[in-house]
Amino acid sequence: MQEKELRLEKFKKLRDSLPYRFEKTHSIRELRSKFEKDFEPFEICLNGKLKRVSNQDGIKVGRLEDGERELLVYFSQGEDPKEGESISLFGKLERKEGKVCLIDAKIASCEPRALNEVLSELELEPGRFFARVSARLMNLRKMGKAIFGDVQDWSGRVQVYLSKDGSGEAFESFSELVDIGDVLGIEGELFRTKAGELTIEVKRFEVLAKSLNPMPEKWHGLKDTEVRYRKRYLDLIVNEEARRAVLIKNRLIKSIREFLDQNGFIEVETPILQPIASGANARPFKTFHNALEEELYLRIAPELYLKKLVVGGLERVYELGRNFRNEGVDSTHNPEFSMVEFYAALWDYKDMMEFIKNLMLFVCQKTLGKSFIETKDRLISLEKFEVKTYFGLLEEKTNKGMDFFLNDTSELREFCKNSGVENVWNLSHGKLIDKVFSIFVEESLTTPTFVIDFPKLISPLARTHREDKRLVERFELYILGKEVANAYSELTDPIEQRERFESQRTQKSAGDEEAMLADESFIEALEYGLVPTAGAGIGIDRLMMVLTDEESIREVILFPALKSKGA
RNA sequence: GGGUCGGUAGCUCAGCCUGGUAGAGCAACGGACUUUUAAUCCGUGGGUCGCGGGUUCGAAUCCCGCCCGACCCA
Repeated sequence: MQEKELRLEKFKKLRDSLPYRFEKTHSIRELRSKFEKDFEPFEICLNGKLKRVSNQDGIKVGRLEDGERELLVYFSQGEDPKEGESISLFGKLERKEGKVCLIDAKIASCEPRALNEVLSELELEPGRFFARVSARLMNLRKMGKAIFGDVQDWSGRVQVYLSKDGSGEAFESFSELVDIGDVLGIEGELFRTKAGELTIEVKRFEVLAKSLNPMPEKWHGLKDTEVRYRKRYLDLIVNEEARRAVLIKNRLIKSIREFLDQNGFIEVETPILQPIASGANARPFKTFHNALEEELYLRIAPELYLKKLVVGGLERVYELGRNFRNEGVDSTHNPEFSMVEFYAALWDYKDMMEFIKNLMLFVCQKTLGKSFIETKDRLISLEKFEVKTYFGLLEEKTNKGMDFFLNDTSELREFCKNSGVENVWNLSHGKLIDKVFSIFVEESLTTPTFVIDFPKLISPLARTHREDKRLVERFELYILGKEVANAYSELTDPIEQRERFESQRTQKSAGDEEAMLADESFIEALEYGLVPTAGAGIGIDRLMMVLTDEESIREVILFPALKSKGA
């Protein structure tokens, strides 16, 4: 019989007795932290008898024993320990996956401390502490009249133990009905095994949920990216990294809200279904409202609505939520993505720059617990930001000045063509400049850099620069080559706004499908008077990628858009 | 849109070059085992080789088309 059928048989036996609720007393982390002391790793000399030496990926692993206690030892490269020997070991004592271990151990003649004494300070005696936990069975070691297993909840893992003598009826029903993958409600007593492992001796248990399918493999886990995205629940069960990303994103969103709230910003909600999708350069998703008999669009940005609210007197306002853009799916684009946009009346873009600096540092400290980002090969501090001008950077990389980019389209077009840009004849002036910037500049902006003073051509909602009418007061923040924030002094002049929309319309009719649509109701709002205001948008998924050093946006979105598979 | 790589047991993978009865480890099943922890030991079962076509006496393997995914390019 197939495994699935066998599990189904067990499920049928359990079906009528599956509980509707379970009273747990502790999460696994709470339980562990009660009896396992947190400590900074330290160097130490210990002696004892060496047992059960094995090879794990080229590293020798063994157990050091003194008659009372055992300690897991990871030997330093090149050490050749022999089983059964009495030896002194020098190494670093550290907690690894909850367990105290001696790592990087070398055989040495040193002044040893008593193993028992050292360990009993760090691993407290649970003294048959009573607990009820709910957790999924991840591993099972049946050995006749004793059963060991590992159970896991969101907070961690702990070992469970059943014996014929100690667990009574539970032992039989466990043997008969439980499979790896089942979620159990466990009632039992904590003790330590000979090896020192904190363990629940199961006295009673219930199957809270039966898994009819086996779990992914216990060493290699679930690797297939497609399956990880489609069945994220399995990814979360099996891969620590997936769980970590959930927690980081949670802290990220919370800390952004916290920082904005602290600074007097009011959180609001504006329409996601909009009659005109404007406020960004992108194509929208289209839908239809039956009762209104009207086509609606999913928002591409909340910008125009938020500025209407500033007109309405909300001096500091923000919205954190989903936006939708109808474009290709790749490692940096998901059709729905999270963004926070915030607006502060009376500020200009320089004020906003200061604010975002502080916000970034705050958010980094709150989500990662440190003020820098760690990538594979470097540390990026969020305490230091550079400021460079848009055209300064372009000149640095292309040796072409501002005039080259702003005056003559045909030379620029030629230049783009030679730089490998496709379809140059269909691109507007603004798009051409934008292309050059992304090809030549973006990737080089690894350390936090504010790129300031953008061309007006590609910024239809930003206020004209007070010193150069061809520019706008706008900046983007780049970290690790990724754009994480975009901000400007808002265009407040209704007449100029109408002109800017008009020039977007020209571009649209020239074939730019992403050109921004005019929104008359927005212009009308401006006509009632928008005070000087600075606004900013931060892409939350992009920022997540930066914080977690992920190259794919799908790793920071729980259910990324994938093409649906038939049946 | 273009290029490269991948899809074989529930999971991780080998087999494909050079066509000839579809393999391993884990998981599962049966047995031994009351402190194991990548448990161990003995034994057993398990496949729409992504889908469709073609070549061939014979296709997981070679050819064509399609689907899904990853990466790179634009």
